[in-house]
Amino acid sequence: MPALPNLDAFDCAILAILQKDNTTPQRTIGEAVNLSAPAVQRRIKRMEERGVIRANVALVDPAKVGHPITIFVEVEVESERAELIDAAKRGFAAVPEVQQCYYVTGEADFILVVTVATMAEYEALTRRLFFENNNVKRFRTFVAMDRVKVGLEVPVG
Amino acid sequence: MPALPNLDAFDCAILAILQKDNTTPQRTIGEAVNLSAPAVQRRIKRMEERGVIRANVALVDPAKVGHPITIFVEVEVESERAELIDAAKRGFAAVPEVQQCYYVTGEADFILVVTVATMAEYEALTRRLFFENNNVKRFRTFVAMDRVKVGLEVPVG
DNA sequence: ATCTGATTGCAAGTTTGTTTCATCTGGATG
DNA sequence: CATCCAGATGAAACAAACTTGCAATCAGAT
Repeated sequence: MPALPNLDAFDCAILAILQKDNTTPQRTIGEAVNLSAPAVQRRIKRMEERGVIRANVALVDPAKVGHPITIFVEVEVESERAELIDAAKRGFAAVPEVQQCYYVTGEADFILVVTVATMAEYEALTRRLFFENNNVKRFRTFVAMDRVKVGLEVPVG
Repeated sequence: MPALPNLDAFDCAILAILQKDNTTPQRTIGEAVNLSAPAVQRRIKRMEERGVIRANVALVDPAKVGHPITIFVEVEVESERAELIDAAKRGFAAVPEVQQCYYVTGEADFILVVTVATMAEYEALTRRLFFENNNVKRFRTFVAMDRVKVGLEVPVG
């Protein structure tokens, strides 16, 4: 559905900046890309309307708010009936500790990224999400020892 | 190093808002949490200084900027010598298409999240990152069919 | 050549962010 | 028990940023 809202070099340059720091004043962005502040503002607004910019958010360090553990989970399901897959999607997405959930091809069906305070909390989560779910055949856990690179930045330009 | 910078209920409430939308005016946040705008502003500043807030960024839709494909990669290395692991971390982190990279325990050593425009581009990436790297024993690819939930939000409070 | 639509920069107007300052609170001290 | 002190707060003034209106510009189509 979303044909590429053709972005020119200005838009890309603006996006590159906003993906690093969206508190950068429009005047500063303007100087960086050779455009006036209002021009920058209108382009940003347009990209927000078109959904190019999905959200503006603060990134929080999980460890600093009591969630020092990041875990990857590969989930394999019993049945891939659309009905059941959709239910699984909704179920996973509804859990706050699940910060990312992807439906994937390959040797697994879902990949989750989970943040928890303790392994006990994770253990409790697995019980709720996997063991009590009849459609989950098995799951594999990967505990992150080092968050080498964490972000949602997309290369542009 | 960073003991928990003890955050009170105000801080948590503010964080919850900023993680959803950091363009929310401080006055509005103040009304939501029953605090004046300057109080909110000081708390935000303090959390930024303490690293609780790691960054303020715009989230862009990868598909809208020509990166419709998201891929997970499990990488297994030959040797876990610290020297080689660090080199691998630096190597992966330096690639713009690698938006996330974690060093993990379990049946793999690294998990990468990659965004690309085409499978051809991914194929080229695998050549550069894996086949030409002697320390990569093997890797497994999972292509995302549905980005069910994507974010870096951490539950607070 | 002219028209049209889109984009721009400037300047004015408005909202938001920031600083100042006096006050208040809770805890430690004499 | 009074005092002091450190930290946090709200009201108001202030500064900075965002937003809008408008005339000028440019490219492509007629």
